[in-house]
Amino acid sequence: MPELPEVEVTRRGLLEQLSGRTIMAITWSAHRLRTEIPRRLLQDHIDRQQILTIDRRAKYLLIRMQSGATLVIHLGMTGKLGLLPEETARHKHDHLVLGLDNAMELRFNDSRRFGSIAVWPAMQAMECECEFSSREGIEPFDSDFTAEYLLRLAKSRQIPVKSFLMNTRLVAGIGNIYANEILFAARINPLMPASQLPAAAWQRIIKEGRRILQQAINAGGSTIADFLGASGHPGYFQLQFKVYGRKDAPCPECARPIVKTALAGRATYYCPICQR
DNA sequence: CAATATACCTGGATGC
DNA sequence: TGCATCCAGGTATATT
Repeated sequence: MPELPEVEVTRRGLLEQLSGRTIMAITWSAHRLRTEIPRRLLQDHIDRQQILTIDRRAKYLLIRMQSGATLVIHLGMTGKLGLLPEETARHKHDHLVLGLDNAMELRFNDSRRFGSIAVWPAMQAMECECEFSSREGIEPFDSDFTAEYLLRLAKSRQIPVKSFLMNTRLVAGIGNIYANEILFAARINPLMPASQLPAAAWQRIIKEGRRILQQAINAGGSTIADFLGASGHPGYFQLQFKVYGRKDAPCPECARPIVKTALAGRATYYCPICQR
């Protein structure tokens, strides 16, 4: 599902296609997403505006308008963005459609409606951005993402290290799949209390985490052309997972069976031999 | 404040 | 074949 790499690849694909385009019309569905669709704000601050650039923070896409307004999109669990010719038939669960000045449409499709759409008007750009960013954890590719930083953050927390990595207020962009994969690569048991990890373990999390996320971004980059999908259903690329979804399958390192357990209600996969 | 539980949703897989 | 049940996971909010 869309975690940091998928969102980043989406950003790059959209940036290439949308930079300089003007939004000519906006339509939406009658449903609410995780939050109500801000119809009035879309009309007042996004319609008829030119797209300048697109940024990413955590799993959010920040579509920057020439006017200084920002359109914020989160894909949730099942959200997909498609760039399609305007004559293409709409799909069920298309919740936001932005008509562009080149006869194409950007469509946000989200069957489970866990996604969200927000608008930051130019007038409140600063406060909206600050408030938003302060709620999100550190970016894994940020130079401040260091063992010292994580050690300090984890010092008082008894939560399992996997829950720590998935807590969006602590670390940005890592969801269930990559949390499982990163901890396997770092040879750390996902149940280990965060406060007990030594600096060397955090160092491995940083190194392997960046490597895996970057590898996934690269994998997505190679399929970027069809990522936005002529069908409107791009389907997320995925790495060959080493533990995720591989209950009872042999560990790639030691060949002993991968264990599946529930941690905070989330499917958790690990090798009890290799990860301690 | 920290940690856990739950709500929000649909579709696909599984069980009877 | 139909119907019920479970599971998937991101995030906000409520509860302990």
